[in-house]
Amino acid sequence: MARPSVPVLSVEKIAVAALAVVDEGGALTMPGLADRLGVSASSLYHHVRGKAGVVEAMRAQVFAGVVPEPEPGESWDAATRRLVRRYRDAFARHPRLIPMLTGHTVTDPQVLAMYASLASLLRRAGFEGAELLHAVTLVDSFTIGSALDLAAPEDVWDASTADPVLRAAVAAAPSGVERADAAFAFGLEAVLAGLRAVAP
Amino acid sequence: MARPSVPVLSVEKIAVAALAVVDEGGALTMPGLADRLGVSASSLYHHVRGKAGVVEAMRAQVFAGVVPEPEPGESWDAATRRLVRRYRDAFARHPRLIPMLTGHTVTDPQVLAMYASLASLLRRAGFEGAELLHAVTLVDSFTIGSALDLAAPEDVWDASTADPVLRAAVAAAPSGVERADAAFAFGLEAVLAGLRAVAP
DNA sequence: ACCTGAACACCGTTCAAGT
DNA sequence: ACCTGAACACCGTTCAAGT
Repeated sequence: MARPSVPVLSVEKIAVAALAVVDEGGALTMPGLADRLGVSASSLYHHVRGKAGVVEAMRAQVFAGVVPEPEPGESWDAATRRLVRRYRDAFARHPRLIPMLTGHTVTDPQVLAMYASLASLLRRAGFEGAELLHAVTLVDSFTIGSALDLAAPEDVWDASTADPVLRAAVAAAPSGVERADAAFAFGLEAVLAGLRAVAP
Repeated sequence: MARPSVPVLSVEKIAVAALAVVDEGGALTMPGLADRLGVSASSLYHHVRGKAGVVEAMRAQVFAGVVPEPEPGESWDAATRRLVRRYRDAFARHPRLIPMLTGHTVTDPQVLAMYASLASLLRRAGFEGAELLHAVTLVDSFTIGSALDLAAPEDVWDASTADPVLRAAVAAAPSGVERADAAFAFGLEAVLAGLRAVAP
């Protein structure tokens, strides 16, 4: 075939196909991805910087449009709650992707915009200077940690039932995605309460 | 050589060598690991279940003895602070390992013991049932998120200086490990304050 | 510019063979 | 039980060749 008159591939098409592979639980490989796109593996390298580039493209795809529109008159904590929920929901749509994102550095403009948006909100809470950066980091750490919790199989809690206290807690809570959702809701309120408490 | 009179390898030796490879920033491969141990790659499979087993062994090695001795008369939040610091410090000694641990499920008894210990402490804070499990999850999510923050290169914050609010915050804060340490200290106090605030 | 096919170095894992 | 060496299937990446 050689060069087609209209390109068969694009970064976005690659990202979408890669997400499909990951969501289906398969291993992400360049030959496998190329197969799904009906293309030769070497073709991918004309659009993306190797496998790391594919991961980057998936991240961009997932976080496109995550930063919510500001709602006038909304308090900083209500706006933060909305932002963090959006951020975490974007992760939640692709649980198997999450561990793949923890390796590489973030350069995606959407994610950087989210940090900036978060910083503006937390400044309204009274934080400034280094503390403002730390507050942003706290929210980010919590969100990424929660996303990983969502991605982790439930076996963790099944296995830990050796301890009676923990076993009782596990028995009282829902399981699976429901449990992760409830834990996230609980954690988010606690983090917001904590920020309120330590704010200058 | 064939079978030596006294075994050359052990799970612990493999874990220690693997940690050395990872700490030096090299790629962890079975042939590379075998080379460092002066052994053939296939030998590793007599002690460890493939590469995933090597990662498991590293996790066990890193978290051996993390759970601190209880100090009588210590408040729940002081004890939690001490436990979480230990947990995070164990991560901090091997920053490059952290992203490798986020994929697989935890079965390491040391880590499960830590969850149990955390559950007992948080019950003293007044949490029970599902909320107790959620509180444990919050602390865990925060700690793992903070560990990943430690592992991430500083370029994240360098790149995000496009936003003026964030740029000012980055300029005011220390950088590198110092910044991650300060952010962790700040975040931990906020999380503890949050737990105090939402406790029944 | 963009796709192909061949090629390369390398990886994870298995297994019969040896003591 | 434990180490070896050979072997296998597979992977990421490069590159000259084609339009």
